[in-house]
Amino acid sequence: MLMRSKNTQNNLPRVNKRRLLQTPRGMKDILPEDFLYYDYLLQTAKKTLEFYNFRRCEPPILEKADLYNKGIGSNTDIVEKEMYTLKTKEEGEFLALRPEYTAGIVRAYVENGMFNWPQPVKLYSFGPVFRHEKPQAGRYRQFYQLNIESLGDSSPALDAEIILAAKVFLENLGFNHNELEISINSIGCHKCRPIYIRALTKYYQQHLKDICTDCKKRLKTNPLRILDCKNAKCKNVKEKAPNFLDFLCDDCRNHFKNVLDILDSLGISYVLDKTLVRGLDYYTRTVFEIKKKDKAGDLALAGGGRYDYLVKLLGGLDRPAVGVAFGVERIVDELKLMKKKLEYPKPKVFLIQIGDAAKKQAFILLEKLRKANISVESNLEKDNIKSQIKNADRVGALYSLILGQQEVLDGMIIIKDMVSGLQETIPFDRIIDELKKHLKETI
RNA sequence: GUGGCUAUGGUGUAAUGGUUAGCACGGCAGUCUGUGGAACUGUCAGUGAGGGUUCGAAUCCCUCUAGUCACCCCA
Repeated sequence: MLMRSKNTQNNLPRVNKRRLLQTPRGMKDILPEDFLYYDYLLQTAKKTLEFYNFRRCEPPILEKADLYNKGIGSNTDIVEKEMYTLKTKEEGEFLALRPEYTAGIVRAYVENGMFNWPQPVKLYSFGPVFRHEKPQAGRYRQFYQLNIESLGDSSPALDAEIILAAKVFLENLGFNHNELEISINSIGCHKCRPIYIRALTKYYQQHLKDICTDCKKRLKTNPLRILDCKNAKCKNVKEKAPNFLDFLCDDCRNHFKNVLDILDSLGISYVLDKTLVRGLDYYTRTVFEIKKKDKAGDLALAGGGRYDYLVKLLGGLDRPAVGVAFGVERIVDELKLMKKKLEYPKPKVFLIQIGDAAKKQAFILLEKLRKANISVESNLEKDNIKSQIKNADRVGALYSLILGQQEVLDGMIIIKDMVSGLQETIPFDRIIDELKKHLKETI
């Protein structure tokens, strides 16, 4: 006899099973209920962005690791610490799970000769990206991004268009325009940025004793990032730090001014944020974030900017570009908090069968109904009427069809109104007409 | 990567270091081979994993795992 006690030596399989039946850290299942939100987001993106003439383009999840090393910058955290790289069976081949979309999109732009298409090339993407970070709420190692890019043109109009499209998309999802805040800044170009960084570094070196250890580190590795330090200790120093806007070259200043002018004329409000810099090396000129304002602290829903050197850096022609990425999980969480109700469609009709003869007919009838575009569900594995009718109730069917021994013999079928409980017996071959009639009445 | 907090069936929870880990929801089945939302009965399923202290551990200690919060970073 088998002992149920935990003390039997037979507990090895149980242990292995536990380990096996667990997602890797930071990974999660998207359950049917959650997928409604992902789907809603993608549908809304499709509707909004295609109306603005963006076209969907999906690069592969795996790319050569060097694409990101070069594109994002090999000394960024994303590449240095967070990228999933893997060696394949091919000698010397290193691939990476994409940590973001832009590098892959730029590769696709060059590889497919999109620089010969009418410029700009406007693309959007939706899918999972991977970063090996310590997970937190709304922050996973596999997470989804919605990505929008406009490649091949340096006009400030395109910066503005990306920001506009991003904002309209969020509003179409259900965000209220006055709870969204756009912060914007310019981080210059190859000409003016080095000058600014020199000024910034010099300034901070004079205040070394007043800044946190992280900032001391940043001063060496990535001075720009010093500006978004949240440590209270650095607050004073930071406030008096030189402002990038005073160091922009004429071209960059004009470009930035133009972007802001267009936003103004569109009536899009924004906040100039001189501390806004971004963590990826490829950004130039305009950088921005779209946040949801919250008493407890703002939540960045999207971030983006211009990257005028990336195409060339990766070996293409000298083509400027601008783009934005949305954090899908964060948006999904917000939609849930906003009590946005989403549901799968319910079957209108439930077919109940009792007995072998009825079961045989039931298969045929189900497909007949579906071909007539009537959504129908059934429990062909069950035999008694009670549990089937219970199920009909649970799935929310408006009508049940009851097909038993007697009905099969008589060539009849019972149609039951699940709300009123009323039922009538009708000839079997009139089902579709009768159902359509009834369903029409309920709509 | 650094630090804090947490961990009991699928879900929500109970158990001064001391019986067989209790309850609710849920799933399945039955009461009930011809009628649902109810009731009752049965049943499924748990101390995250490993080690230690102890006569005895869900409870105390250590390690790991996972979650969560802050930092780092970022969407």
